[in-house]
Amino acid sequence: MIRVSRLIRKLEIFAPLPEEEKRALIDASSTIRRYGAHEDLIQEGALTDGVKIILDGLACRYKVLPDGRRQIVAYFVPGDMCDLRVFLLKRMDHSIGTLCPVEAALLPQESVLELTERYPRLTRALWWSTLVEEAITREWIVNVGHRTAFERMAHLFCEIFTRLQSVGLTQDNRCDLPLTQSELADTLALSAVHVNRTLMDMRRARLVTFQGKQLIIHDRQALQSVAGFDPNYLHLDGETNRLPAAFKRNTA
Amino acid sequence: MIRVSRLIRKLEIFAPLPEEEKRALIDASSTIRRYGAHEDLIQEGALTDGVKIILDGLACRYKVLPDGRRQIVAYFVPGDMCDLRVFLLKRMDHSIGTLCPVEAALLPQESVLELTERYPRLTRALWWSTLVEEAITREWIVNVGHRTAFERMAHLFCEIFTRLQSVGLTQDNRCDLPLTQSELADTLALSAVHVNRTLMDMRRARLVTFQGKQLIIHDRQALQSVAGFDPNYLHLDGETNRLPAAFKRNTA
DNA sequence: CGATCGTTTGAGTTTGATCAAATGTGGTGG
DNA sequence: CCACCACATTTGATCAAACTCAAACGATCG
Repeated sequence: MIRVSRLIRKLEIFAPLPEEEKRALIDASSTIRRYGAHEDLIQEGALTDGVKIILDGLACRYKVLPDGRRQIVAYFVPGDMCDLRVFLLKRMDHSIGTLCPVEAALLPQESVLELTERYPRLTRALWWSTLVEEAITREWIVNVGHRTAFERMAHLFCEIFTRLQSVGLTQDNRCDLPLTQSELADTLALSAVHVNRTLMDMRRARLVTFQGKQLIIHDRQALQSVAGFDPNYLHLDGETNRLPAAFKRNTA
Repeated sequence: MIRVSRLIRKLEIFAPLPEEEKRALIDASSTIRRYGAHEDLIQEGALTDGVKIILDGLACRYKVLPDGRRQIVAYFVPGDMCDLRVFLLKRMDHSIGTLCPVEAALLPQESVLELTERYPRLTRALWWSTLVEEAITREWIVNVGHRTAFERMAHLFCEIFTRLQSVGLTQDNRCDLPLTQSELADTLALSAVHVNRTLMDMRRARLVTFQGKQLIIHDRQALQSVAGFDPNYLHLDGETNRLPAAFKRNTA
């Protein structure tokens, strides 16, 4: 299953996994499911039916406000798990939905429990991946709180491009990004109108073109610079050797 | 150590812990350390020297932007751990600092590793507590993104009061809250001036008085209502019985 | 008793929201 | 192939929330 290997590639950024554990993970996630665009994987208030690994397409976490406005609080790109954690929480405090047709591998709750019982190393890698997610969420607070519309959008584009690149889903300076302008608005806490104007500004500035579900970054250096983008928070540069030697050995 | 028991009380919201595990946690966290106001517990870029459990006082996670502005992205109240997770990440992508004098118990990295090796139930409780933290972070995105200054502040006050109440640190409708207006501004992504005006509005509206490091909530119902505050995301109502029976037994 | 820090007040500006309407665009069915 | 519909994008005009700058006032503390 080549596409589950995207998850594994990601987990191994943290630390190499033994063959056995990789195999176990692949075996456990053999059921594939397809979703349409704008379909919910899990709804607020619901119990989860297991963990899903995104193989293809784009999904998001979102919250809906009483007045109907929506805030997207995270994206899931291929190789991401959603939602590894809900099995510990009583009810979902938000929903997870697709943004385009999505293909996902299902990892039944029992399998997650078994895997995390048996393989502490794998568990730690999974835990690590949730920490990265959290770090991204924190950066989004900064983004929405302190950056202008222009910077904010630039920052989001930097993040998404970098994340897609790390799973091999970019070509040169472009990538598919199946979002509408109003979904961008729901992400950046802007109005759709303002997103439109800002996109045009970015085009005029020859930084970025976002059209036809394609994102083209004309000047990545400049884009990162106006965005104040520092990829550290994505933790994509490997964390190996963070654990003391004693802890690497045993753990069974 | 009565005050470490605040952490335990919190963890037992998730699921009761056997005496042995509680004892182990208490024993491991016997070293106490004191910090002054506005002192960093961990700085961005640093490696951690272990996990700290806040016993007394208030601390926060924060990020500093290139232009010097600061965004506080989380608060730690007594009974909270900071930072359980950093030992998995190479470097801190943010700092943790105190807001007033703080007393914290130190949990050395080796102890955390030992505890999590030996007690899967405890591990799950700790994991759960980090998930709650994450849920709070997501709600903050919504807060900063979609609510007006007035609602935003009301929401923050609801959250802090509820969290302090859950660890027994409120009296009736009031609690200590050692924050300045400009720290509130750094939290809510507002200017200090606007925070001031908004606080005065809230006083005039007879909802909340925040003066002299004390928060007094005059009308909690009304406050929650204007804030659109739904405490679900704090997961304070217990999650027991979320795990399948098979998983409750074993786990060794 | 200055000095420092926090709070309060005023005036003017900016960003981004809202409302409304026009223009594209892709898909469907006749 | 065209007419039509739904949906997304673009443009304009107006408005409100929150910011900035500047200054005064008030505490608290060595």
